[in-house]
Amino acid sequence: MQKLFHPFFINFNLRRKYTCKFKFIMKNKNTILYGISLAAMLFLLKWIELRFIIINHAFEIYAGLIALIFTALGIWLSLKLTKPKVKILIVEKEIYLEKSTDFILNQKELHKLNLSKREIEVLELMASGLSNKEIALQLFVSLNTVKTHTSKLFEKMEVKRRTQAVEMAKRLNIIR
Amino acid sequence: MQKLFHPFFINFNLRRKYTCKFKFIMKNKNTILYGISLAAMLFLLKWIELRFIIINHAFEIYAGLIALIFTALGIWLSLKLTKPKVKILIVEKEIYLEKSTDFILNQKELHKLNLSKREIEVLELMASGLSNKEIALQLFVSLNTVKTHTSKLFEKMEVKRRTQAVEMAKRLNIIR
DNA sequence: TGGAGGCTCATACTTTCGGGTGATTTTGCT
DNA sequence: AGCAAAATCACCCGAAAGTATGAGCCTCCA
Repeated sequence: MQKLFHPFFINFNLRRKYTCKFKFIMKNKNTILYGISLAAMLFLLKWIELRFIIINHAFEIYAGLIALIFTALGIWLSLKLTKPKVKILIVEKEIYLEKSTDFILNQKELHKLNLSKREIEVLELMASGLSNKEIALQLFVSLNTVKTHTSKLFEKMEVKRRTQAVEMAKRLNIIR
Repeated sequence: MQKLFHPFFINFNLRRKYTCKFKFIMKNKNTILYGISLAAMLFLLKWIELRFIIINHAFEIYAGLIALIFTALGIWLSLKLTKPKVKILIVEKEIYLEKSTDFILNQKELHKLNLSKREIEVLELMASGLSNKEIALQLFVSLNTVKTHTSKLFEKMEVKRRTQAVEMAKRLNIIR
């Protein structure tokens, strides 16, 4: 099962639907703000000019001040207008593969035991936890036949019980 | 076998190793540029002032010009100075589990089954192929006790036979 | 302190398993 | 064709496994 998360957090500059006039103001918000700021600055400067003695290099000072302030305004504006940073997204995908994929049959041990085809079949079904009766049904043979197979199987594998046989078979990589 | 993908793409702002003096210039590049721009602007304005008739609202015009230009400069500066956008980082961790080599006990499944200590002990011995009598001898309890344990075990695991219990336990990584 | 759950054990019963023996049919190989 | 091994099936018996029920003892926890 694969879970793919795609939480792509993109800030769309969603523009609400206002009335026509208000929408216009919203649209030109920055321009208006800018104009107001400029007017305020000029007013301030005029006011200062009236208050104090105009020294020789007053213009350069004003120019510098304006430059400074509007540079700051520019920086602030661009920071505001810039799209927010994209967030970091970490997706951890864990895939558990079963042992069955890389099962290597131990041919040598299997050959050593000298098991017949049918016996191996029985062994596999036995290992999956089926009873003799269930195995018989699965293989379309009688219960007695399965018993015979298991008996010979145990004899060849030199074990006494099906659980031992399964344990041994799994340990020797004879069955998956 | 474990495959770990780590496509970690991070943009390091690698700074080349220059000579000391040049390094200083590089470091204060923006400041220097800013200063030069300001000086140039003032020079330009003085030059314009000398050339043309100073009209009544000349100052306001100059101020506006300066404000405009330096706002633009501010925006440009902030765009330049802003850190590059963080890239999306996706880590895909694929874990291949193999039973035989590195056994990792599946605590979650084990907890789900709600088996008692003794029941787990019995399950382990059962998986190694021992009969109930042998388990009883190993654990120094009576055969009947082992039978009780196995019964409850099968009930909790929702299986009918010891072979099924062992198969399930091995599949769920509850026992090695 | 009282109940819940775990561990122990017992008895009685049913089902499944495993061993033993024997027999018939099929299959593969020389 | 004939032999050996494999596969099939049957019957019996005892052992082991599993079910059901009840009960005593202990520990932990609300």
